[in-house]
Amino acid sequence: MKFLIENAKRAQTFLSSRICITSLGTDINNVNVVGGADVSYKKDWGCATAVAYNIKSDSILSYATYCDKVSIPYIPGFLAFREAPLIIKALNKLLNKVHIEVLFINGHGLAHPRKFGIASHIGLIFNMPSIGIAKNLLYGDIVLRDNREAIVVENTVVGYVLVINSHRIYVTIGHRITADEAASLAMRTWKKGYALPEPIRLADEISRKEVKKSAANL
DNA sequence: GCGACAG
DNA sequence: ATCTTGTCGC
Repeated sequence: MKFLIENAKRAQTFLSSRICITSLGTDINNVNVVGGADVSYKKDWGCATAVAYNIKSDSILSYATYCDKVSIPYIPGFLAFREAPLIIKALNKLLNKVHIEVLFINGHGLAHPRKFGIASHIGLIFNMPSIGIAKNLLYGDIVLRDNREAIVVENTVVGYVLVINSHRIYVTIGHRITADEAASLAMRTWKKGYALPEPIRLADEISRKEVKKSAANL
């Protein structure tokens, strides 16, 4: 089936109504395992990596990868249609081994033209709490609130801009979590000196090595 | 038409 | 995202 922008837009608009901006339920301080997912490429060959990171022991519990040829190009606002197929496969392999309490996705959640970025997309598919972690803003306004830079979409705070020295990241609600919880978890797993929180940084690092390994098969 | 534009 | 070695800056 061919990828059509108009169909993708309708799907996103419809699915965004299923997103929950509810509290994680458990106290942020009791979260132990956070997942992280990212994709790296070589031309049209992509490798997705899903990692399970233990906050308390500051170590990777497990990880899984999945590589395949991608046919849909990167189009701002439709990243999920390109990357989700790979992430879903890698995530299923990971979940077959370990349990994760919340998932970080490289990209946005509700800071999206139709409030359905890849973090919301993946979170909804797995019915799991998810958070979008991005290095650049795609959509939304930055507003100062209580001395913090909030990301606002349709008069709703969907996330926050987090800063550590020269690094800036955009953290937004994916699914089943609040903006404050998302920001707290991202900050809690973000080590000084790195551009991204550990779960995402590790997924990025592993997928980059993986794409080089599988590059020999091309 | 012009500018913006996750990875 | 990716192409890419050494090099300038915090």
